[in-house]
Amino acid sequence: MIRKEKITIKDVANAAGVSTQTVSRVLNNRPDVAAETREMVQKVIRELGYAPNIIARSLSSGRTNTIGVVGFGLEYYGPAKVLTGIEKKAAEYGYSVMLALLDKFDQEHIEKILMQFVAQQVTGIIWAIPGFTDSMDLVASITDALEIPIVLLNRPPLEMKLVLSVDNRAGGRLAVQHLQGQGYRHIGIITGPLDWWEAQERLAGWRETVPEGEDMDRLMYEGDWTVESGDCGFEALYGANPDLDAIFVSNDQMSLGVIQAANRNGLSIPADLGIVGFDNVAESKFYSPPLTTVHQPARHLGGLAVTRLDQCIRNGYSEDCIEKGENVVIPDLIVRRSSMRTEP
Amino acid sequence: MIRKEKITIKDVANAAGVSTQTVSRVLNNRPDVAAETREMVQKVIRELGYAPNIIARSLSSGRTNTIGVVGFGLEYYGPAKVLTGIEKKAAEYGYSVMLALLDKFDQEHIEKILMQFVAQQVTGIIWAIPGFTDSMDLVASITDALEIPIVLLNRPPLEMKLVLSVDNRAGGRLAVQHLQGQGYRHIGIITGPLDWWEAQERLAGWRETVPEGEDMDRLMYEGDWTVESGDCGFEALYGANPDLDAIFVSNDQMSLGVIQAANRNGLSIPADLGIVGFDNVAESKFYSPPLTTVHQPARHLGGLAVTRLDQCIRNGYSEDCIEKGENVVIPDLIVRRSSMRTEP
DNA sequence: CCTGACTGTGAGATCGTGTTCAAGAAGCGT
DNA sequence: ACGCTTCTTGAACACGATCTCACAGTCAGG
Repeated sequence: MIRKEKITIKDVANAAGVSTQTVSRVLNNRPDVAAETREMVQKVIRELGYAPNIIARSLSSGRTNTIGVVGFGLEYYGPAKVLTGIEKKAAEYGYSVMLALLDKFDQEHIEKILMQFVAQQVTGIIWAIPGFTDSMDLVASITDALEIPIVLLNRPPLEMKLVLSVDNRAGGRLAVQHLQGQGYRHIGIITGPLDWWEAQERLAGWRETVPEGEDMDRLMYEGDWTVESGDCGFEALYGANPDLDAIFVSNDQMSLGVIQAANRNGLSIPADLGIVGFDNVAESKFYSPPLTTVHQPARHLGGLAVTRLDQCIRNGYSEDCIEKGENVVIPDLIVRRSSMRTEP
Repeated sequence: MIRKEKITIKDVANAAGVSTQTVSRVLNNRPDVAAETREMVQKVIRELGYAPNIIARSLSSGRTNTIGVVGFGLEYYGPAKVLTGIEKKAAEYGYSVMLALLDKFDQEHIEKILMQFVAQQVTGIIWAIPGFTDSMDLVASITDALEIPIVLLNRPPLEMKLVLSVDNRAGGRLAVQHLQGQGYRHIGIITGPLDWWEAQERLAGWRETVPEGEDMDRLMYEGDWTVESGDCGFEALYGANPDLDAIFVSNDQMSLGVIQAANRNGLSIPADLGIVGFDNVAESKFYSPPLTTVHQPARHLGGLAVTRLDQCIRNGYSEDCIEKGENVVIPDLIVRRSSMRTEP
């Protein structure tokens, strides 16, 4: 039952006939309280419906047990899953989550949001923003001055900072290798916006895997994650490469666009065109044909961010703690019909 | 620049040669400080890189300017947009957002999460959880004992509580009326899980609009929001109703399943089958054919929740304040090819 | 019986800020 | 010069917890 009156530790102490310190000890499960006293105090606490004031506790103890999360728009599938993973794991560890969304990446906005977290005395920060290449140095320099433990997600490594990421490059390799294994020979790519680090890495995975002789520039189209740009991308690539027989598309939404466009052009999937997407959104299983795609363990990444952050909070944010532990998450390939040229 | 040392108001006072109270006055923009003194103190604040400790401020003033948001899984499109709207508007109003996700709806879990917010002294709470019919009374009774202003989203009205919702029923009517206007005569429905209030309301909108004589039970299929259940739903409805010529599908994901299944069965959309979805997810524009769908202003709903909550915080959480203002958000229809039987 | 260690408890300081109230300074009219 | 506001400032306390330290009481060993 939640009561209406504001009850303080002092009220509990009075009612129980002990001092506030004893109540405090009971609340914090300190060993140095007689079992008898402890039970009696606990009984009074229940009867009064007392809940300790966390603000006061934080001020006094100097720890807020709060994690500040800087997130990007949640309409995107990946970030939303990451955040879910963060919240779940944080709750498990007893942290509260303060959420701030950021959509402009100039010095002013970034500092404002971080200063806010600092002022709120958060115990740690998770920077869950896609790595935009043009803001990367800025983020590095601003977070550098921060004394609070911070985890940055999905960006290139940073000296003396804890950075976790999905191995997008490995994901790209997986996709292309799979297409090659299915007998596709001329494999194009539709990338995400190349000012996203993740898009660059997926592209790099493709580059590392397609044969040397290919004219890579002609096999490549830069999209913007939207279905529409997948559609345009297909038209562009197919127009420039008559012998194109497969595309690695850097996310599932754009893959949907490619499927539409391929159908419109009378190409049959997977016979004439193989497609591999990226993300494994729930719908991709139901595209026609169902989409082969690289699954990002985004939720796991979020949980891992909290776990690693917690380690650093407990053991000190030292080089040692940063190095030690799992910092890269490997994606895996979900094979479906859109790339199955050869029957198994 | 963010500094490493913990600088308090006392340090600023010493450096500026004034008392802490004066600094406090400057920080809070009180009028009773000499312009000269004010500027001098502000200069010192900038030089030291001082940021006030919000925890201490909250304890002292009794106001945290923090909103607690209870959310549901963010992988769903609607909730994620609502949360985005909440965060944006909250930032605008100067509130911080504490996020807690809830996935079990028994007394224990609900109370735990609300008690946590109470303990954290949040200024207001937003209950952004879909209205599950079986937990509705429980939520009502638990929140009833709360002295903190609270806004509940997307559930039936509740006495003495601020409840905001999308008018799902009107959305359902919109969808069916549009199909009728296009000449469709036998309009089925695939609902969401009927323990969701929103699903019930969309169904009610359909019920109110289809002609009296129809055998409603045969024209209705209960899905679970997934693409898969849309597919199954089509098969079930089409099997039972040979003269079915349109379906109102209660979300866009299930609509995708319907489109797949209809294609598989050799039906052409919109000639043989009209489809209207619900949500207007980004992809729906690129389904084949593009999907007519009911757009939920979810983001606006989130923003509105903050606005109304803020009103109640300022003016007291009274009946008066609850009644006065916009409490229902009207969805609108986005017409695309999947329901355009007649060329305009 | 004394000493030292240990246990359970409370008084008081402390965290960093806001708030109240009184006092000093300055300006004004007589 | 005097009394009266008005403006500016600071001392002391409050917020609700934790933390340090000291104080009684108990017990074992000499």
